[in-house]
Amino acid sequence: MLDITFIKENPQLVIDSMNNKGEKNAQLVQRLIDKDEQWRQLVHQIDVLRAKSNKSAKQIGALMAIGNKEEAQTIIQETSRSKSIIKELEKQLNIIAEKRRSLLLRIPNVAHISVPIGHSEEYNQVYSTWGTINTQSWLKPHWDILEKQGWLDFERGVKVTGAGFPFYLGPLAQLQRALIHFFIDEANKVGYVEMQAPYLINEDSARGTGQIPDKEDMMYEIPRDTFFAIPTAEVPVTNFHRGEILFEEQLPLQYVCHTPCWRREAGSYGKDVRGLNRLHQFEKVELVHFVKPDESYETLELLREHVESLLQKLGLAYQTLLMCTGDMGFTQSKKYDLEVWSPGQQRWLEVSSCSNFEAFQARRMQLRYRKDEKVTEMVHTLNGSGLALPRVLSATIETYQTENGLVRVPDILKRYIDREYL
RNA sequence: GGAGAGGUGGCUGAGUGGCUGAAAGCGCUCCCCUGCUAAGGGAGUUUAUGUGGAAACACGUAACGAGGGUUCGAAUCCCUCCCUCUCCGCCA
Repeated sequence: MLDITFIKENPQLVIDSMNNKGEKNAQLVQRLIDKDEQWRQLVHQIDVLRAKSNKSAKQIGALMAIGNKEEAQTIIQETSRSKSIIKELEKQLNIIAEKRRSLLLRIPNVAHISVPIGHSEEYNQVYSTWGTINTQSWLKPHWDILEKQGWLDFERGVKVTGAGFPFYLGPLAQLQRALIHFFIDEANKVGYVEMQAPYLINEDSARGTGQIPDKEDMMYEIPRDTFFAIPTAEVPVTNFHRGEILFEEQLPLQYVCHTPCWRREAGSYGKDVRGLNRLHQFEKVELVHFVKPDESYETLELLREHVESLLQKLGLAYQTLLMCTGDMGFTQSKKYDLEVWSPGQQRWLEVSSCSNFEAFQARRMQLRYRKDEKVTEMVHTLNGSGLALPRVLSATIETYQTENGLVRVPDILKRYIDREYL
């Protein structure tokens, strides 16, 4: 959610930004401004009436106290009339306030000046690449290796739950656990606070990070208790501070949190869903920052560098993309995607996206810090995956496979898996 | 899940229909006094939002777990829900 005052002062900037993001409803801006004007007028009208009736109520109290019942009665009669007017206006106000808010929620975040403008992925810029892109033809996709070894069981997953809920077995399960451990250890080293969070969230939290309204279809729902299964740790971790006013000295705050993630992923198919490419349940280590506004872009670079360092230490080739306006989503002001090279599939796989939301999330969930005695200000939030496990697993398996069908243990993981081969 | 007791400002804690956006204490900020330290005195100290103002600020409105209701008037009465504590049940 953007600041209404900012929108009113910079309507054209917001409209341009919407166009750049490929949002077609740029006329929303004017509708919002109009609705806000209506809302303001009505609020004022009601406030004046309420002030009047508050005054009368006080008078009545005073008259009753001295026993002057007749005069009190007269005033009561007068007030009851304006009371019904207030009730009527309040009804209108509710409707208008709701409209205003829903319009406001439909305005996307403004892209940062450094973000390339463009409508589709070909405008994304390759920010950096690292490692050797292995294109040898004998390299197998991970599903061949895993199937042969019996380390990944989709069929029983279907039996027990459904498609997209595989079982990980033996060395693969061990590798995943090692990677999670490694990611958290690395985050701890650079000052992230380790956190374990709820896997179910309530509606207020889903609203806080913007899963509802609109994107509830991505989440699994537990209707009896009105919970949702988290689609990412971003939701509980960011909502951790929802509605708070933080002290300036508390900032910056940074958390690392490993959770499973559940996504309904309706409508996906084909090569995208082979093997570990896309699942309904997967593990992820998430990094979340709460910072002062003037630090958020610097923090975004630190976050990106940290996530890149994970891939480097694992020896996985990757590229970092600076996402263009049209490819970066509603809530972000700047976003990097990290894609790891999958030698067996000969393609890039997204394993992380690191985003700055500026105050967009914070404003929606009223997360502020005290700037000085009088002034509070919205904090800036950022997050990035560090990292999403399934595709890192497949890239690791494919990168470290040998020609005789074995998989070597990456050196960095030998402190968790003390042997040469999986 | 059952029974009981509760949910008030940064904290403790008053407040059962009007003079309470909220006593008192603690904490914190600023000022005064005091040759260190200690002690003392004074002022200030929730949030959101509207109007006016360049601003400082002024004046309103709303909020005492959340949402409804009764009333001219609700922290206070009624209803629903949420949460906390104690006991029981169940359980890792």
